[in-house]
Amino acid sequence: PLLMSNNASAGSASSGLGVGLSSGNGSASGGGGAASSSVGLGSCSLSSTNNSGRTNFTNKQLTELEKEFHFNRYLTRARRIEIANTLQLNETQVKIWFQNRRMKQKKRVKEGLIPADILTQHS
Amino acid sequence: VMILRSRFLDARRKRRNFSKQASEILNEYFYSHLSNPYPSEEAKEELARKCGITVSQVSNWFGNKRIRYKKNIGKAQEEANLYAAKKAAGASPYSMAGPPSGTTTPM
DNA sequence: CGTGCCGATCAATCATAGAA
DNA sequence: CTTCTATGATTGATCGGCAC
Repeated sequence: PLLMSNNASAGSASSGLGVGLSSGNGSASGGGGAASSSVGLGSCSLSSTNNSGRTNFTNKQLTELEKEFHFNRYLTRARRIEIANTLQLNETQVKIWFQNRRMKQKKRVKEGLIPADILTQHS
Repeated sequence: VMILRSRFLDARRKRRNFSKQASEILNEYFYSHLSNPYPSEEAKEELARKCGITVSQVSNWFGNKRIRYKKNIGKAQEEANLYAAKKAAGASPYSMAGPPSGTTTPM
């Protein structure tokens, strides 16, 4: 199946680009803290979301996420909730972060650029 | 702002543009498959070899190319299309195979 | 039937290489 | 040398498919 047609450019429409466009998420995650894009004065320790919906994680959040990842590459429901709560993120955000992180590590391994077996303790 | 802005030694810092030939090969493939510019894993590996880059880099290239192409339709892109079509016709048709004569092996 | 994961991709952005 | 544009890489989030 060839999905296409997305651009409304004049005349010749030969490209089949346009996967499905997903701009604008409904972001139905229930939740909690939602996004605060306003750059209020004072505290800005929370992740800020862009107009597009991309969340900009803070250094602290990323650090904690990384730490947890090295502890466990996979999360349990309980752990996910706990982390989401601690970092003030939605469970979905945490879940997605871990998925992307796993893919990232796999990619690095494939590239043959791994510092060492951080998990495989044997040598 | 300045503080905490960098992602600690990201690879994007030391980037090297791909060789002219590599770009030629990638563009040729892209414009030859405009109706479906999504090379298979095997095709990516083949392109990676011919271009002397990694499969990931090929994926990055196509990802950027698709998006940036869409953002311009109606610009020099159509021109590039002709350029690619001509090359494809004169050298290697779609589907990679033997590189055109005189292709200095990238290395 | 719902949920999490994988693989691929998107879309916006970062940082630099290269052209003007 | 400085300014602006082209381009490679990164990453939060989405989409389709699969397993449980």
